[in-house]
Amino acid sequence: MVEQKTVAKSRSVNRVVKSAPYEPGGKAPATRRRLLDAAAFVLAEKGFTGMRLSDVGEVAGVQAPAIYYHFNNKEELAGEVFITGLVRSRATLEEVLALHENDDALDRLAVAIDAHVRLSARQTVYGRAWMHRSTGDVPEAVEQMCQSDERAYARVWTQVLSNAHSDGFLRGDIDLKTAQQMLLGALNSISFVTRAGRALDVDGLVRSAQTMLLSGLSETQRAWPLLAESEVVDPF
Amino acid sequence: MVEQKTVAKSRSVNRVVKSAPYEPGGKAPATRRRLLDAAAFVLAEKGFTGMRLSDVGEVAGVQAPAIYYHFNNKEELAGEVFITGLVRSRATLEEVLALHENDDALDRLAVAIDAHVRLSARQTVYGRAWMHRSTGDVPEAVEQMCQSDERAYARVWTQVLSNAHSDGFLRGDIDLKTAQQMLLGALNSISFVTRAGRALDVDGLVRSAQTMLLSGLSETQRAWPLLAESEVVDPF
Amino acid sequence: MVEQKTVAKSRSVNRVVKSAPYEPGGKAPATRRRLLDAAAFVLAEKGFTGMRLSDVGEVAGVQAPAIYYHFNNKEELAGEVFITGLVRSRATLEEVLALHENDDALDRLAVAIDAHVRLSARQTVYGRAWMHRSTGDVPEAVEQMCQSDERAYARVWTQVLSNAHSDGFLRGDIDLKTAQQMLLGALNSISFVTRAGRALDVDGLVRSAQTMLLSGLSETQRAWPLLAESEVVDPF
Amino acid sequence: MVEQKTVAKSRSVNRVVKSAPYEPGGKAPATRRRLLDAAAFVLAEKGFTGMRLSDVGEVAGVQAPAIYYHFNNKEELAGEVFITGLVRSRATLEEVLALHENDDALDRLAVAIDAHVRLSARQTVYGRAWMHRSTGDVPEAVEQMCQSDERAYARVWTQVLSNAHSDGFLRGDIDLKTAQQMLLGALNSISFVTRAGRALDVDGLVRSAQTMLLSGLSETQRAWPLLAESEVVDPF
DNA sequence: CATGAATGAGGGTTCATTCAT
DNA sequence: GATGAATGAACCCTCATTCAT
Repeated sequence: MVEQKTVAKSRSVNRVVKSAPYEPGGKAPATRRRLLDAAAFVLAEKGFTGMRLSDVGEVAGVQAPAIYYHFNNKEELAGEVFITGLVRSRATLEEVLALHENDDALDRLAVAIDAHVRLSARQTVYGRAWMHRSTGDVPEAVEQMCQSDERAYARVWTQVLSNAHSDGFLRGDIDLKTAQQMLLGALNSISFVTRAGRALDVDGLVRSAQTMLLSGLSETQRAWPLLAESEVVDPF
Repeated sequence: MVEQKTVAKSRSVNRVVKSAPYEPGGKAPATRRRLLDAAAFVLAEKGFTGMRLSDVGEVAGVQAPAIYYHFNNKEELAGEVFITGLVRSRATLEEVLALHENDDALDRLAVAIDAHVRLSARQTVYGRAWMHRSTGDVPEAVEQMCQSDERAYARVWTQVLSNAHSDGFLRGDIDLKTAQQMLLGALNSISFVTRAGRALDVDGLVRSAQTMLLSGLSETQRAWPLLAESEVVDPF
Repeated sequence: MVEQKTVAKSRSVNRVVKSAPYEPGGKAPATRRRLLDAAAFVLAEKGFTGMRLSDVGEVAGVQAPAIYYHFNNKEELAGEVFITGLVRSRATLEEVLALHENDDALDRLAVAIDAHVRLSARQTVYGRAWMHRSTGDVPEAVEQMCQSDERAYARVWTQVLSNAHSDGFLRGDIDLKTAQQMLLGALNSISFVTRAGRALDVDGLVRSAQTMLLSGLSETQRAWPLLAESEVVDPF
Repeated sequence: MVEQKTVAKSRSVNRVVKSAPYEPGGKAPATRRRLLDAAAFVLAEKGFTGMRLSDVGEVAGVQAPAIYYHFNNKEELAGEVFITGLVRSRATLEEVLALHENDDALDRLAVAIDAHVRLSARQTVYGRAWMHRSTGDVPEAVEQMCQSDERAYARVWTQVLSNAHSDGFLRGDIDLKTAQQMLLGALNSISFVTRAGRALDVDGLVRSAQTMLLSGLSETQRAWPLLAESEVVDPF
């Protein structure tokens, strides 16, 4: 009842990267790359369940069954899209952080935010595809494929944040786990501002994000009012 | 009447809430409510495309075709779920804001954040269902159904934010549109912290959210470093 | 494989006319009549498979389930429509023939044609409904219900035709069975000329039918040319 | 490409006949032909609404969904059946008429009747399928698909009839439109005599049809009696 | 490497039919 | 006598997947 529907029997779930037919010179790797890009594109727009292999094929310029030469099934294709996105994001992040290795922990946090926004702004579909992963639209199996990379990616942020925290740069009254979640939630939501595609002021976006998340919306310092549970009525 | 089958018969398109006035004896409204709740539940977990009417039926305790007695089709069902969620959220928000009518604009913003978090924390599936709407998983038709309610909901936040802004409470270097998007992105992402379902410290969550969003993550005040576009390399 | 699909289990197939609840004064008989008319109407437009009980109900001004108080199921309803139409047609025919009892057999044939056309022209939906019966759209069970009435109706024509034949009024080189089929085929097809609904010259129609069928299209008398089987090629 | 699902993708809407030029090796055209034949067969027996794609598949020796490789949907399949039948009938008719180009207009009419009957007698299911089209059982969309071919077919008859008329071969007191309708109605009804499938005397059938329609049922020439409207009572 | 052709499982939707009221 | 509410069987259609070529 209401369970995840597994997609087919997937002959060899764990052989993630079909390595055999990879002899350089063939056009297979190119097609494989095109398929990943196409899948990311469709995934970003429609989510996993909404992604039709025929659409992916169309975008990539091949017929749907051709996908099966490069990937074992839909789940694996989606999984690799997610992983690719995560790996790229992490690489970008780590690279930038490496460049700012000697900055203090707070500047490094600001720089991480900057890098994230800039990457999003470049419309990388992989990022938008990834957003769907968090919606439960993606089957368990795919989620498991990505787990390690997801954690690795999250760890980078956790690291940056906890460094800033232990170096005394962060407010004491904030739960770090929650903060990270909200931080990424806020950053990811930016892609929706971006979406319209009009030429946009990336530097402005970055500044807004940094300011809001690091310095807060308000300059005024005060204790924020807290409601009583009973004040918030859930209207049926 | 007796015409060539058209696409939708629009029996109850606009009967959105209509709660009380059913003469006793009819159990339709009860079932209808159960169906909405069930749909919200499934929608929250699987998204629109992943939602099977049979699942909705099962959760609601009826057979799938019974849904068609209450809604014209899957899209309408989903649409009413979204609308219901939006309407409830807005009502809650407005009620709380009304209670704090005389607070200054900044406190009212804090109070709005508080109310939102509290509502999310109560696990209202309607909220989580709503998150899927932004993923493109939902067909155009449904999106159009919700448009007006969505805008009405957004307007409440826009109002609160712009009041705070015009009263001089917000930092000058923040784009209001972006700020609102990030604010809501951050708030919505909280439901994922919540997800595990363990007993949670709602007051703590609220405080974290308020502090982070209003006062910022850091107590230190400084100009944040800005990367050059070229520093952020997109690794293919 | 490709067999007639019987509609449900039909508790009592042979109890054709539910006789019990017939106490005069109740409004049941009136509704029953309205249902028959409505069914004839829908049947005439959509055929048996295309007829939805909900449509019949709508036309009759009741809900679909109400039908089950008056008829055991869809098949029985349709069957009675057909029978009603047949009985009426036969009655009309016989009445007219009785009025012309003393005419010679050929005039009686002409008169029968006249009566048929006039009835059709009055748009009696029962007649149009009947046309569908011959298309195989109607399940066996219904066909059996009507069989005796159908035969009785056909017999009237057979009688008229064979009288004309044995009285030496008809051409010798015509197969009577085929002639009757074509005669009725031609007459029924008139309802399609009629269909447009514009005011029509019934007397003209009658004359055309009589002349064409009795005197033939052509005044010229000659032996008609006959093709060789091989001349008619079926182009695949 | 990758858009919100629309109602029909119109892959092969206009590829109506296209018989020969498929490079050998593709078995699609063969299957397509089998599907058309199967559909015609089922259509002839059950009508459009009664035709189940599963039945069509079974008759054609494929699974139902395979149909969607060759046709966009049920309507298109039915439409092409109708069109195929019409095109073939017209082709046959025109061919025969071409062979008798130099006969006088009346003989050409006789020959057309002959060809029609002979085609019907060969049981071409396409013809019987076509009869259903006139019953209203067929959705508007399908009717529109066939419209032009239907008119083209009718035009052949109209031509033959009007030629005979203007050459002075037809009786003056007959409405040509009505005559054509009755003529075709009569001819089509022949397929019901044929139906039983027993070995039949096609030449006899042809002669009966020609004689009855051209020379009339009766050899006696007289003015036919006309009823008064009031003589024909519609018995409720 | 890729496609043409087909399959099988399932999902949305319709509709005759039931039954308690 | 008739309706409100629901069911179950089927039907059209979609889509991931296969396999021979």
